[in-house]
Amino acid sequence: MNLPPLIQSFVLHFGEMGSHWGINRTVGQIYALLYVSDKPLNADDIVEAIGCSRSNTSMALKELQAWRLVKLQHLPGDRREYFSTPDDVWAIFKTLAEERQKREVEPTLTMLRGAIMETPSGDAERHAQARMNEMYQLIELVTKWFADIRDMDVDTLQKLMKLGSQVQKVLQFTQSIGRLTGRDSNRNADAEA
Amino acid sequence: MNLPPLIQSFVLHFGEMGSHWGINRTVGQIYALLYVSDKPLNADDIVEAIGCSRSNTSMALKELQAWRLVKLQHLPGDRREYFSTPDDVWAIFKTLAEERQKREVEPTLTMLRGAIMETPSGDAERHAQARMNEMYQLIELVTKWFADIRDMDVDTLQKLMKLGSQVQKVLQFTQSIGRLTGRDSNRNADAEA
DNA sequence: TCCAGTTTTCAGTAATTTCTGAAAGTTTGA
DNA sequence: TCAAACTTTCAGAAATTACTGAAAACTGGA
Repeated sequence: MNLPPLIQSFVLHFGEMGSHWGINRTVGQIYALLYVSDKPLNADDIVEAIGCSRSNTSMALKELQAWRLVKLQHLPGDRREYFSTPDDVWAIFKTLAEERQKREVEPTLTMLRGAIMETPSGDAERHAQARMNEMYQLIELVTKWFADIRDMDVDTLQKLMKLGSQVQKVLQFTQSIGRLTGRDSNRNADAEA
Repeated sequence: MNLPPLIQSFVLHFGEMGSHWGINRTVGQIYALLYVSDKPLNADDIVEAIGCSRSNTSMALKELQAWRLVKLQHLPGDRREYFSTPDDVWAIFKTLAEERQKREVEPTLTMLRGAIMETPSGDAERHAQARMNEMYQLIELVTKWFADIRDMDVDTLQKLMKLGSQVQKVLQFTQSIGRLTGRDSNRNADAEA
Protein backbone atom coordinates (compact mmCIF):
# COMPACT_ATOMS: atom_id res chain seq x y z
CA MET A 1 0.00 0.00 0.00
CA ASN A 2 1.42 3.30 -1.07
CA LEU A 3 -0.84 6.17 -0.18
CA PRO A 4 -0.48 9.56 1.48
CA PRO A 5 -0.42 8.87 5.26
CA LEU A 6 -3.64 10.77 5.82
CA ILE A 7 -5.53 8.61 3.37
CA GLN A 8 -3.72 5.47 4.42
CA SER A 9 -4.84 5.69 8.03
CA PHE A 10 -8.42 6.22 6.89
CA VAL A 11 -8.27 3.21 4.59
CA LEU A 12 -6.65 1.01 7.22
CA HIS A 13 -9.16 2.05 9.86
CA PHE A 14 -12.06 1.06 7.65
CA GLY A 15 -10.37 -2.21 6.98
CA GLU A 16 -10.21 -2.92 10.71
CA MET A 17 -13.74 -1.69 11.30
CA GLY A 18 -15.02 -4.03 8.64
CA SER A 19 -14.65 -6.99 10.94
CA HIS A 20 -16.89 -5.36 13.55
CA TRP A 21 -19.48 -5.01 10.84
CA GLY A 22 -19.39 -8.38 9.17
CA ILE A 23 -17.59 -7.18 6.05
CA ASN A 24 -14.06 -8.22 5.22
CA ARG A 25 -10.97 -6.09 5.37
CA THR A 26 -10.48 -5.64 1.65
CA VAL A 27 -14.07 -4.57 1.13
CA GLY A 28 -13.75 -1.99 3.88
CA GLN A 29 -10.46 -0.69 2.56
CA ILE A 30 -11.67 -0.38 -1.00
CA TYR A 31 -14.78 1.42 0.11
CA ALA A 32 -12.74 3.89 2.15
CA LEU A 33 -10.36 4.46 -0.73
CA LEU A 34 -13.17 5.20 -3.16
CA TYR A 35 -14.91 7.39 -0.60
CA VAL A 36 -12.00 9.80 -0.29
CA SER A 37 -10.80 9.61 -3.87
CA ASP A 38 -11.28 12.76 -5.90
CA LYS A 39 -11.90 10.77 -9.06
CA PRO A 40 -13.31 7.38 -10.02
CA LEU A 41 -10.81 4.53 -9.86
CA ASN A 42 -10.48 1.38 -11.92
CA ALA A 43 -9.63 -2.03 -10.54
CA ASP A 44 -5.93 -1.70 -11.27
CA ASP A 45 -5.75 1.67 -9.52
CA ILE A 46 -7.25 -0.06 -6.49
CA VAL A 47 -4.86 -3.02 -6.65
CA GLU A 48 -1.99 -0.55 -6.79
CA ALA A 49 -3.29 1.56 -3.91
CA ILE A 50 -4.40 -1.22 -1.54
CA GLY A 51 -1.91 -3.90 -2.48
CA CYS A 52 -4.29 -6.83 -2.85
CA SER A 53 -4.77 -9.19 -5.76
CA ARG A 54 -6.73 -8.31 -8.84
CA SER A 55 -9.24 -11.09 -8.21
CA ASN A 56 -9.81 -10.06 -4.64
CA THR A 57 -10.54 -6.56 -5.85
CA SER A 58 -13.04 -7.92 -8.31
CA MET A 59 -14.84 -9.84 -5.54
CA ALA A 60 -14.84 -6.89 -3.19
CA LEU A 61 -16.24 -4.55 -5.82
CA LYS A 62 -18.96 -7.03 -6.56
CA GLU A 63 -19.92 -7.07 -2.91
CA LEU A 64 -19.89 -3.28 -2.67
CA GLN A 65 -22.15 -3.16 -5.70
CA ALA A 66 -24.51 -5.65 -4.07
CA TRP A 67 -24.69 -3.25 -1.13
CA ARG A 68 -25.30 -0.40 -3.60
CA LEU A 69 -22.41 1.49 -2.04
CA VAL A 70 -20.40 2.08 -5.20
CA LYS A 71 -21.32 3.42 -8.59
CA LEU A 72 -19.91 1.88 -11.76
CA GLN A 73 -19.13 4.19 -14.63
CA HIS A 74 -17.17 4.36 -17.83
CA LEU A 75 -14.79 7.03 -18.98
CA PRO A 76 -14.91 8.07 -22.62
CA GLY A 77 -12.32 6.26 -24.69
CA ASP A 78 -11.47 3.77 -21.90
CA ARG A 79 -12.89 0.29 -21.74
CA ARG A 80 -12.09 -0.23 -18.10
CA GLU A 81 -14.71 0.05 -15.39
CA TYR A 82 -14.38 2.94 -12.98
CA PHE A 83 -15.85 3.01 -9.51
CA SER A 84 -16.81 5.78 -7.13
CA THR A 85 -19.06 6.34 -4.14
CA PRO A 86 -22.09 8.63 -4.16
CA ASP A 87 -21.24 12.19 -3.12
CA ASP A 88 -24.06 12.76 -0.68
CA VAL A 89 -23.14 11.28 2.70
CA TRP A 90 -26.75 11.22 3.78
CA ALA A 91 -27.66 9.18 0.72
CA ILE A 92 -24.88 6.76 1.61
CA PHE A 93 -26.23 6.42 5.12
CA LYS A 94 -29.72 5.77 3.76
CA THR A 95 -28.49 3.08 1.42
CA LEU A 96 -26.64 1.34 4.21
CA ALA A 97 -29.69 1.48 6.45
CA GLU A 98 -31.96 0.12 3.74
CA GLU A 99 -29.66 -2.77 2.95
CA ARG A 100 -29.23 -3.76 6.56
CA GLN A 101 -32.96 -3.55 7.03
CA LYS A 102 -33.47 -5.92 4.11
CA ARG A 103 -30.73 -8.35 5.05
CA GLU A 104 -30.93 -8.46 8.82
CA VAL A 105 -34.10 -6.94 10.16
CA GLU A 106 -36.61 -8.44 7.74
CA PRO A 107 -35.47 -12.04 8.22
CA THR A 108 -35.54 -11.58 11.98
CA LEU A 109 -39.06 -10.20 11.90
CA THR A 110 -40.16 -13.09 9.71
CA MET A 111 -38.67 -15.60 12.13
CA LEU A 112 -40.31 -13.87 15.08
CA ARG A 113 -43.70 -13.75 13.39
CA GLY A 114 -43.43 -17.46 12.73
CA ALA A 115 -42.52 -18.27 16.32
CA ILE A 116 -45.23 -16.05 17.73
CA MET A 117 -47.84 -17.83 15.62
CA GLU A 118 -47.01 -21.26 17.04
CA THR A 119 -49.16 -22.76 19.76
CA PRO A 120 -47.05 -22.89 22.91
CA SER A 121 -46.95 -26.07 24.95
CA GLY A 122 -46.12 -25.31 28.52
CA ASP A 123 -45.12 -22.30 30.54
CA ALA A 124 -41.57 -22.01 29.25
CA GLU A 125 -42.74 -21.70 25.67
CA ARG A 126 -45.49 -19.30 26.65
CA HIS A 127 -42.93 -17.08 28.35
CA ALA A 128 -40.55 -17.34 25.40
CA GLN A 129 -43.31 -16.27 23.06
CA ALA A 130 -44.14 -13.26 25.20
CA ARG A 131 -40.48 -12.23 25.12
CA MET A 132 -40.28 -12.69 21.38
CA ASN A 133 -43.35 -10.54 21.05
CA GLU A 134 -41.71 -7.77 23.07
CA MET A 135 -38.73 -7.93 20.78
CA TYR A 136 -40.93 -7.95 17.72
CA GLN A 137 -42.79 -4.85 18.83
CA LEU A 138 -39.60 -2.97 19.60
CA ILE A 139 -37.97 -3.82 16.30
CA GLU A 140 -41.08 -2.89 14.35
CA LEU A 141 -41.40 0.41 16.16
CA VAL A 142 -37.78 1.42 15.76
CA THR A 143 -37.81 0.26 12.16
CA LYS A 144 -40.90 2.24 11.25
CA TRP A 145 -39.61 5.29 12.96
CA PHE A 146 -36.24 5.01 11.36
CA ALA A 147 -37.81 4.55 7.95
CA ASP A 148 -39.70 7.80 8.45
CA ILE A 149 -36.50 9.62 9.11
CA ARG A 150 -34.67 7.84 6.33
CA ASP A 151 -37.23 8.89 3.79
CA MET A 152 -37.31 12.54 4.75
CA ASP A 153 -35.99 15.01 2.25
CA VAL A 154 -32.58 16.42 3.06
CA ASP A 155 -33.97 19.79 3.96
CA THR A 156 -36.41 18.61 6.60
CA LEU A 157 -33.79 16.29 7.88
CA GLN A 158 -31.22 19.02 8.32
CA LYS A 159 -33.71 20.96 10.37
CA LEU A 160 -34.58 17.96 12.48
CA MET A 161 -30.90 17.28 12.97
CA LYS A 162 -30.20 20.76 14.15
CA LEU A 163 -32.98 20.34 16.65
CA GLY A 164 -30.66 18.00 18.51
CA SER A 165 -31.59 17.54 22.12
CA GLN A 166 -34.58 19.72 21.62
CA VAL A 167 -36.53 16.83 20.15
CA GLN A 168 -37.76 15.94 23.59
CA LYS A 169 -38.89 19.47 24.36
CA VAL A 170 -40.61 19.73 21.02
CA LEU A 171 -42.41 16.53 21.73
CA GLN A 172 -43.54 17.62 25.14
CA PHE A 173 -44.68 20.90 23.71
CA THR A 174 -46.54 19.13 20.94
CA GLN A 175 -48.23 16.83 23.41
CA SER A 176 -49.38 19.70 25.52
CA ILE A 177 -51.04 21.37 22.59
CA GLY A 178 -51.90 18.02 21.07
CA ARG A 179 -55.39 18.86 19.94
CA LEU A 180 -54.13 21.59 17.65
CA THR A 181 -52.19 19.11 15.52
CA GLY A 182 -55.31 17.05 14.93
CA ARG A 183 -54.69 14.41 17.62
CA ASP A 184 -52.28 12.79 15.20
CA SER A 185 -49.72 12.20 17.87
CA ASN A 186 -51.50 8.96 18.65
CA ARG A 187 -51.90 7.78 15.09
CA ASN A 188 -49.88 4.64 15.44
CA ALA A 189 -51.25 3.57 18.79
CA ASP A 190 -52.74 0.09 18.92
CA ALA A 191 -56.34 1.17 19.01
CA GLU A 192 -57.14 3.97 16.60
CA ALA A 193 -60.54 4.39 18.20
CA MET B 1 -29.27 -28.94 21.34
CA ASN B 2 -32.50 -30.10 22.86
CA LEU B 3 -35.02 -27.31 23.10
CA PRO B 4 -38.68 -26.77 22.23
CA PRO B 5 -38.78 -26.08 18.46
CA LEU B 6 -40.09 -22.58 19.00
CA ILE B 7 -37.16 -21.63 21.19
CA GLN B 8 -34.70 -23.58 19.11
CA SER B 9 -35.42 -21.62 15.95
CA PHE B 10 -35.02 -18.37 17.86
CA VAL B 11 -31.69 -19.47 19.31
CA LEU B 12 -30.40 -20.74 15.98
CA HIS B 13 -31.45 -17.57 14.19
CA PHE B 14 -29.51 -15.43 16.63
CA GLY B 15 -26.54 -17.69 16.17
CA GLU B 16 -26.63 -17.08 12.42
CA MET B 17 -27.25 -13.36 12.82
CA GLY B 18 -24.22 -13.07 15.04
CA SER B 19 -21.90 -13.31 12.08
CA HIS B 20 -23.55 -10.30 10.45
CA TRP B 21 -22.86 -8.40 13.62
CA GLY B 22 -19.31 -9.38 14.38
CA ILE B 23 -20.19 -11.67 17.29
CA ASN B 24 -19.71 -15.38 17.15
CA ARG B 25 -22.38 -18.02 16.91
CA THR B 26 -22.17 -19.29 20.46
CA VAL B 27 -22.43 -15.80 21.92
CA GLY B 28 -25.52 -15.11 19.83
CA GLN B 29 -27.12 -18.39 20.77
CA ILE B 30 -26.49 -17.99 24.47
CA TYR B 31 -27.86 -14.50 24.46
CA ALA B 32 -31.00 -15.63 22.68
CA LEU B 33 -31.45 -18.50 25.10
CA LEU B 34 -31.15 -16.25 28.12
CA TYR B 35 -33.43 -13.69 26.54
CA VAL B 36 -36.36 -16.07 26.23
CA SER B 37 -35.70 -18.07 29.37
CA ASP B 38 -38.23 -17.62 32.13
CA LYS B 39 -35.59 -18.05 34.81
CA PRO B 40 -31.87 -17.39 35.22
CA LEU B 41 -29.64 -20.18 33.90
CA ASN B 42 -26.27 -21.41 35.06
CA ALA B 43 -23.42 -22.39 32.78
CA ASP B 44 -24.31 -26.07 32.85
CA ASP B 45 -27.91 -25.36 31.91
CA ILE B 46 -26.56 -23.47 28.93
CA VAL B 47 -24.14 -26.22 27.92
CA GLU B 48 -27.03 -28.66 28.07
CA ALA B 49 -29.38 -26.45 26.07
CA ILE B 50 -26.97 -25.24 23.38
CA GLY B 51 -24.67 -28.23 23.17
CA CYS B 52 -21.34 -26.43 23.28
CA SER B 53 -18.40 -26.98 25.60
CA ARG B 54 -18.25 -25.69 29.12
CA SER B 55 -15.23 -23.53 28.36
CA ASN B 56 -16.81 -22.01 25.30
CA THR B 57 -19.80 -21.09 27.42
CA SER B 58 -17.54 -19.45 29.94
CA MET B 59 -15.90 -17.35 27.22
CA ALA B 60 -19.20 -16.38 25.66
CA LEU B 61 -20.68 -15.31 28.99
CA LYS B 62 -17.62 -13.23 29.64
CA GLU B 63 -18.12 -11.46 26.35
CA LEU B 64 -21.82 -10.90 26.99
CA GLN B 65 -20.91 -9.41 30.34
CA ALA B 66 -18.39 -7.12 28.68
CA TRP B 67 -21.22 -5.91 26.48
CA ARG B 68 -23.38 -5.48 29.62
CA LEU B 69 -26.04 -7.63 28.00
CA VAL B 70 -26.38 -10.22 30.76
CA LYS B 71 -26.84 -9.94 34.49
CA LEU B 72 -24.99 -12.21 36.85
CA GLN B 73 -26.80 -13.31 40.00
CA HIS B 74 -26.67 -15.90 42.72
CA LEU B 75 -29.44 -18.12 43.98
CA PRO B 76 -29.67 -18.69 47.73
CA GLY B 77 -27.95 -21.90 48.75
CA ASP B 78 -26.33 -22.42 45.36
CA ARG B 79 -22.77 -21.47 44.65
CA ARG B 80 -23.14 -21.48 40.90
CA GLU B 81 -23.50 -18.31 38.88
CA TYR B 82 -26.82 -17.69 37.20
CA PHE B 83 -27.30 -15.46 34.19
CA SER B 84 -30.25 -13.60 32.77
CA THR B 85 -30.95 -10.67 30.46
CA PRO B 86 -32.57 -7.41 31.60
CA ASP B 87 -36.36 -7.49 31.28
CA ASP B 88 -36.85 -4.14 29.64
CA VAL B 89 -36.26 -4.45 25.90
CA TRP B 90 -35.72 -0.73 25.57
CA ALA B 91 -32.99 -0.85 28.18
CA ILE B 92 -31.36 -3.68 26.24
CA PHE B 93 -31.46 -1.62 23.06
CA LYS B 94 -29.92 1.33 24.89
CA THR B 95 -27.10 -0.77 26.25
CA LEU B 96 -26.32 -2.15 22.84
CA ALA B 97 -26.31 1.32 21.33
CA GLU B 98 -24.04 2.67 24.03
CA GLU B 99 -21.55 -0.13 23.67
CA ARG B 100 -21.40 0.14 19.91
CA GLN B 101 -20.95 3.87 20.25
CA LYS B 102 -18.02 3.34 22.56
CA ARG B 103 -16.37 0.57 20.58
CA GLU B 104 -16.96 1.62 17.01
CA VAL B 105 -18.10 5.19 16.69
CA GLU B 106 -15.71 6.84 19.13
CA PRO B 107 -12.55 5.35 17.63
CA THR B 108 -13.70 6.33 14.17
CA LEU B 109 -14.34 9.89 15.25
CA THR B 110 -10.92 10.04 16.87
CA MET B 111 -9.28 8.81 13.71
CA LEU B 112 -11.21 11.31 11.60
CA ARG B 113 -10.34 14.20 13.91
CA GLY B 114 -6.69 13.26 13.63
CA ALA B 115 -6.78 13.11 9.85
CA ILE B 116 -8.68 16.36 9.54
CA MET B 117 -6.06 18.12 11.65
CA GLU B 118 -3.20 17.16 9.32
CA THR B 119 -1.89 19.66 6.81
CA PRO B 120 -2.76 18.33 3.38
CA SER B 121 -0.12 18.24 0.68
CA GLY B 122 -1.70 18.38 -2.72
CA ASP B 123 -5.19 18.31 -4.14
CA ALA B 124 -5.89 14.65 -3.53
CA GLU B 125 -5.26 15.00 0.18
CA ARG B 126 -7.24 18.19 0.35
CA HIS B 127 -10.19 16.46 -1.25
CA ALA B 128 -9.83 13.44 1.03
CA GLN B 129 -9.89 15.71 4.04
CA ALA B 130 -13.04 17.43 2.85
CA ARG B 131 -14.70 14.04 2.46
CA MET B 132 -13.57 12.92 5.89
CA ASN B 133 -14.99 16.09 7.28
CA GLU B 134 -18.36 15.38 5.69
CA MET B 135 -18.33 11.96 7.25
CA TYR B 136 -17.30 13.37 10.59
CA GLN B 137 -20.15 15.87 10.61
CA LEU B 138 -22.70 13.24 9.70
CA ILE B 139 -21.56 10.78 12.33
CA GLU B 140 -21.48 13.45 15.00
CA LEU B 141 -24.92 14.68 14.12
CA VAL B 142 -26.51 11.25 14.04
CA THR B 143 -24.69 10.27 17.20
CA LYS B 144 -25.81 13.30 19.13
CA TRP B 145 -29.33 12.91 17.99
CA PHE B 146 -29.38 9.25 18.79
CA ALA B 147 -27.96 9.91 22.23
CA ASP B 148 -30.82 12.32 22.91
CA ILE B 149 -33.31 9.66 22.05
CA ARG B 150 -31.40 7.01 23.94
CA ASP B 151 -31.42 9.03 27.09
CA MET B 152 -35.11 9.84 27.09
CA ASP B 153 -37.21 8.33 29.82
CA VAL B 154 -39.34 5.42 28.72
CA ASP B 155 -42.53 7.42 28.94
CA THR B 156 -41.46 10.20 26.63
CA LEU B 157 -39.99 7.68 24.34
CA GLN B 158 -43.17 5.68 24.09
CA LYS B 159 -45.00 8.80 23.09
CA LEU B 160 -42.39 9.72 20.52
CA MET B 161 -42.48 6.18 19.19
CA LYS B 162 -46.21 6.27 18.78
CA LEU B 163 -45.80 9.46 16.83
CA GLY B 164 -44.38 7.35 14.03
CA SER B 165 -44.47 9.01 10.67
CA GLN B 166 -45.89 12.10 12.26
CA VAL B 167 -42.44 13.19 13.36
CA GLN B 168 -42.07 15.09 10.14
CA LYS B 169 -45.41 16.83 10.50
CA VAL B 170 -44.68 17.73 14.09
CA LEU B 171 -41.40 19.19 13.01
CA GLN B 172 -42.93 21.26 10.28
CA PHE B 173 -45.58 22.46 12.65
CA THR B 174 -42.99 23.32 15.24
CA GLN B 175 -40.95 25.21 12.71
CA SER B 176 -43.91 27.27 11.65
CA ILE B 177 -44.61 28.34 15.22
CA GLY B 178 -40.90 28.31 16.05
CA ARG B 179 -40.82 31.49 18.04
CA LEU B 180 -43.24 30.12 20.59
CA THR B 181 -40.83 27.39 21.63
CA GLY B 182 -38.15 29.95 22.38
CA ARG B 183 -36.23 29.70 19.08
CA ASP B 184 -34.59 26.62 20.51
CA SER B 185 -34.99 24.72 17.29
CA ASN B 186 -31.68 26.14 16.13
CA ARG B 187 -29.78 25.48 19.31
CA ASN B 188 -27.24 23.17 17.80
CA ALA B 189 -26.57 25.19 14.69
CA ASP B 190 -22.96 26.21 14.09
CA ALA B 191 -23.29 29.78 15.27
CA GLU B 192 -25.16 30.12 18.54
CA ALA B 193 -25.16 33.91 18.17
C1' DT C 1 -5.72 -25.55 56.02
C1' DC C 2 -7.92 -28.58 52.95
C1' DC C 3 -11.50 -30.04 49.95
C1' DA C 4 -15.42 -30.16 46.88
C1' DG C 5 -17.70 -27.50 43.72
C1' DT C 6 -17.24 -24.27 40.38
C1' DT C 7 -15.11 -21.07 36.88
C1' DT C 8 -11.29 -19.64 33.96
C1' DT C 9 -7.30 -20.16 31.17
C1' DC C 10 -4.78 -21.92 27.48
C1' DA C 11 -2.53 -24.69 23.98
C1' DG C 12 -3.78 -27.28 20.33
C1' DT C 13 -7.28 -28.51 16.80
C1' DA C 14 -11.15 -27.70 13.89
C1' DA C 15 -13.81 -24.83 11.10
C1' DT C 16 -14.42 -20.90 8.55
C1' DT C 17 -13.18 -17.07 5.96
C1' DT C 18 -10.21 -14.60 3.04
C1' DC C 19 -7.03 -14.31 -0.54
C1' DT C 20 -4.41 -15.71 -4.60
C1' DG C 21 -2.93 -17.16 -9.30
C1' DA C 22 -4.27 -19.43 -13.18
C1' DA C 23 -7.66 -20.19 -16.37
C1' DA C 24 -11.95 -19.13 -18.45
C1' DG C 25 -15.15 -15.71 -19.86
C1' DT C 26 -16.65 -11.31 -21.95
C1' DT C 27 -16.59 -7.29 -24.84
C1' DT C 28 -15.18 -4.24 -28.36
C1' DG C 29 -13.12 -2.76 -32.42
C1' DA C 30 -10.52 -3.88 -36.50
C1' DT D 1 -14.21 -13.74 -36.51
C1' DC D 2 -10.13 -12.65 -34.27
C1' DA D 3 -7.29 -10.57 -30.98
C1' DA D 4 -6.47 -7.44 -27.38
C1' DA D 5 -8.08 -5.56 -23.21
C1' DC D 6 -10.33 -6.30 -19.46
C1' DT D 7 -13.24 -8.95 -15.81
C1' DT D 8 -14.81 -13.00 -13.39
C1' DT D 9 -14.57 -17.59 -11.60
C1' DC D 10 -12.71 -21.09 -8.89
C1' DA D 11 -9.81 -24.51 -6.56
C1' DG D 12 -6.56 -24.58 -3.33
C1' DA D 13 -3.37 -22.03 0.06
C1' DA D 14 -3.02 -18.92 3.83
C1' DA D 15 -4.80 -16.59 7.59
C1' DT D 16 -8.01 -15.96 10.99
C1' DT D 17 -11.38 -17.20 14.21
C1' DA D 18 -13.96 -20.44 17.02
C1' DC D 19 -14.01 -24.38 19.88
C1' DT D 20 -12.47 -28.09 22.91
C1' DG D 21 -10.52 -30.76 26.81
C1' DA D 22 -7.33 -30.74 30.28
C1' DA D 23 -5.31 -28.36 33.77
C1' DA D 24 -5.04 -24.40 36.78
C1' DA D 25 -7.24 -21.20 39.67
C1' DC D 26 -10.68 -19.66 42.49
C1' DT D 27 -14.21 -19.82 46.58
C1' DG D 28 -16.56 -20.82 50.67
C1' DG D 29 -17.35 -23.93 54.14
C1' DA D 30 -15.68 -27.73 57.43
